[in-house]
Amino acid sequence: MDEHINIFKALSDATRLKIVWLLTNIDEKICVSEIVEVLDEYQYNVSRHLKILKKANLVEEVKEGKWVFYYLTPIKSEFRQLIQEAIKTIPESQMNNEIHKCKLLLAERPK
Amino acid sequence: MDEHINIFKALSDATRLKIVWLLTNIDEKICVSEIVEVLDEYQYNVSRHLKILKKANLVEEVKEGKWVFYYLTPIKSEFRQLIQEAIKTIPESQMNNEIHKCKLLLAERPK
DNA sequence: TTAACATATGTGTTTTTGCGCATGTAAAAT
DNA sequence: ATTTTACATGCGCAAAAACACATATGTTAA
Repeated sequence: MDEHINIFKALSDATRLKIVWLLTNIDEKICVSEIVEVLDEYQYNVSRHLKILKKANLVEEVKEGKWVFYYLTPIKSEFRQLIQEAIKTIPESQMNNEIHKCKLLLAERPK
Repeated sequence: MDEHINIFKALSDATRLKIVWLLTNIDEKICVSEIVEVLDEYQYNVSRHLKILKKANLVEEVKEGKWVFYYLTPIKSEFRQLIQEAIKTIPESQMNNEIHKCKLLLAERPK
């Protein structure tokens, strides 16, 4: 049961829910500094929240040069699947323009 | 977004998740003292956890004589629907026999 | 090699959460 | 009328969580 509780706990914070929501809605890996910019949060807080999400097995990371990119852990359980779908139903309007800012940002990414 | 966070927060505690899980799996209203017996928790803790679940709009109550029966709030949103389904996937084996105890208890209920 | 950038983490502080105890209220039983 | 049963809640405390600040590590750029 603890796995499930850890997932719920991980999602019960605004910053973390926003991160997971972002990753669910854009279909790309994003790096820490991009999350920082989009969410307008301190870098150290974003890093810590990512650590909690990682511990809950919701995200994974891959290092590329000086960046660390985060992405949703591939779904293995029905539970995770349903949780992801639930998060996907949260409307963009409730996210304070985060996704819009994120799309602008991603568009500016050098190819 | 706060509604969603409140739901996740409500579900990120073992006692509360067990209560919701119980209500999801037995298809009946149950009163506080029954939850107390099944979960082997103090009455004041169960009451408090129920209050949190109520605040998150996950459960509702109906008073009958000296008993207060709790039941799952009828589902209105897709989000809630998916969360409920997710909870339903949590196997009984992870619930430390709670549902078994509960079924025995309910069977003993006078008609 | 030094500077700048990207990320992580140690430390102290404040806020939130959960618990135990005691107590309050209302209905039912005696 | 008093006691018992069922449930709720105020209070104080301890543990956990979130935050801000400073700093450490590694990587690329100058």
